[in-house]
Amino acid sequence: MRSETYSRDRYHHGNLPEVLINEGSKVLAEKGVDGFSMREVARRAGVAVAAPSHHFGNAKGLLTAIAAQGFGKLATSMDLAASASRDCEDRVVAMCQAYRAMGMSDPGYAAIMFRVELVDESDQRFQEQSHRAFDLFAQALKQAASANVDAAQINYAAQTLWATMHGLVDLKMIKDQEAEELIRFAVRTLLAGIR
Amino acid sequence: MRSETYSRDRYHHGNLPEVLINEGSKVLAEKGVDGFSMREVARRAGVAVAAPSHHFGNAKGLLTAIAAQGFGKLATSMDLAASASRDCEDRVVAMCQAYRAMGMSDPGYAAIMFRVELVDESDQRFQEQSHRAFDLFAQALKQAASANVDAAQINYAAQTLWATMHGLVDLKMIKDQEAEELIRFAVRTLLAGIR
DNA sequence: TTAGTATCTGAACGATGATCAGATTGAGAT
DNA sequence: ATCTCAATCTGATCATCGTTCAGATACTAA
Repeated sequence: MRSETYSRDRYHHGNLPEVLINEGSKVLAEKGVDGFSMREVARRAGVAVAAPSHHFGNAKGLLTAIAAQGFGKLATSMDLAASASRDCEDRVVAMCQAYRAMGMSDPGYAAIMFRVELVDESDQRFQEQSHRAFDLFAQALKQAASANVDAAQINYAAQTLWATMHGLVDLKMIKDQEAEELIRFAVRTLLAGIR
Repeated sequence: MRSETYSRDRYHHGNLPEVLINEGSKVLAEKGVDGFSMREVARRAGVAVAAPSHHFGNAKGLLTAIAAQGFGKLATSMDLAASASRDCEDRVVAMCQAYRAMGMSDPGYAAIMFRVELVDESDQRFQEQSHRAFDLFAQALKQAASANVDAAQINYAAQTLWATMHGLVDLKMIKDQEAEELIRFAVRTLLAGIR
């Protein structure tokens, strides 16, 4: 039994980037953003401290990769949640729940996904994944809105609700027992308001 | 001309805590949260590296003090903005504008006020000031809502709109040219939805 | 004036992110 | 099968960071 999380007999790791992202998200989940360090991630992956730099450039690069994968997970999760219901409003609510669930079940990803100052927002993969998640969200809202609501309003509504969910999760304003109620309130109120 | 920002001939600084908070917010404004360091703040204040610890315990303590003062500024700013108008909806919008303006004009404070993991939320002064700001906000929303809307709905609405503003600012979703429009959309939609 | 307390210094300690020359390995060309 | 080259990883180094602690300094109250 080696002390490293990942032991290996070969000089080359094989799939180091993937392992670094996974271990990085674990560190984030356990110690939070301020407890995160490249050295800790390297230790857990069983490689030298300088190894991660060759794949991600610097700490921000690794954090950005983690955040990008997080948005990918979020998009997939929202897609799945929405497909469980046929009612348009319910699907938007389900997506919001998926958004919130991300913060609960995957705290490692949630801890970094929206920390604007810690990720490289110009990173292509990051933009792809984050836009994918938001676009799914906006699309569902469009379907839930009345047909006579114009596109500009729909766009504003999508931005507003996305921001609302981010705020509720980021500020930890959603208590478990009233999560369903508060989220549905936000969705229903918005839809009623643009009707 | 000394190199320190604050030169002094006395051994005791006089009002070090206040200066540390001011210089700290400047560092945050210039270099962001990840560029912030206790040593840099101490350098600018012209004191030894260890001096800040005597007043704020550790880095989190100083950041918490900065955040608390930031919420105090926000509350004052919101109060001022709201008093400029007599229309209830306009006052809520004005408060939201003040919230946003905080992120533009005082980036040093805004950078830390909502970074939950970096401040000590149990700090008494922090709680006082942040609650003061939110309560002002909730009160204004209550006055803007119809009289027959029950208290629970008002409470939900206040939380929702507060979260929305936080999300819009934190995610930098408010473009300058459409700030007024987007904020008014969020306020009006919410008020219309709970009517 | 004196004693006591609050404030500040200066020098440590361990840990971190980043860098760079050099070692090791895998993959394609011959 | 061998060679060559690029990709990958190591190990050491550097400046910087937060925190701690004994001791120096200065304010305050008796």
